[in-house]
Amino acid sequence: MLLTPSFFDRPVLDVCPDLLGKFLVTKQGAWMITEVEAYDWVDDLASHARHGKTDRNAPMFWEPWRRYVYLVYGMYWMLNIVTGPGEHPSAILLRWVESLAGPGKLTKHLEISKKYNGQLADKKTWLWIEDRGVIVKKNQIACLPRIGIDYAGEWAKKEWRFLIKKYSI
DNA sequence: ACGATGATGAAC
DNA sequence: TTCATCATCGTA
Repeated sequence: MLLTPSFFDRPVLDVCPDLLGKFLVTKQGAWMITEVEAYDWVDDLASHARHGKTDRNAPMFWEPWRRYVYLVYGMYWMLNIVTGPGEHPSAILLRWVESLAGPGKLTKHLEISKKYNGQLADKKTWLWIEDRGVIVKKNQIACLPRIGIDYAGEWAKKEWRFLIKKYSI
């Protein structure tokens, strides 16, 4: 079952645990999502939205269910899905899917780049998220600090990286 | 353990 | 104009 805007039009910290166990689907196949990170609003010092809207981060300020794809360190594409509530500038970084360990490897393997930025995560553009009936219980989920954002002060300590314990290293 | 990678945007 | 960044891979 395709996940639609109502799933994503909620606070990002509520959507994150619900995304674990869902499937990322492309022309190449379907992969179960096993690790994600939340970036919440403009006062989260780790979020690209922290300095307001720019050319790069504009999709974060649009409505939920859009994709936010950007290049990091001049090398790797990062795939995010925008969440709510409403046009609250928040997004979820997809870090791992089953057998593809790492946000940069994930996008490289699935050939996800700039051309996927800003669009709705629907079937027209061949990159969407499905519920395939996998149930992930709360006690199977671990919450840890986010990766690569040590500069973010108090925000760096927030345990906004969600993963299925079974798939952690 | 560390440098290279090289787009984007903030700080200077 | 310079510097840091939501990562990964070579080389040591």
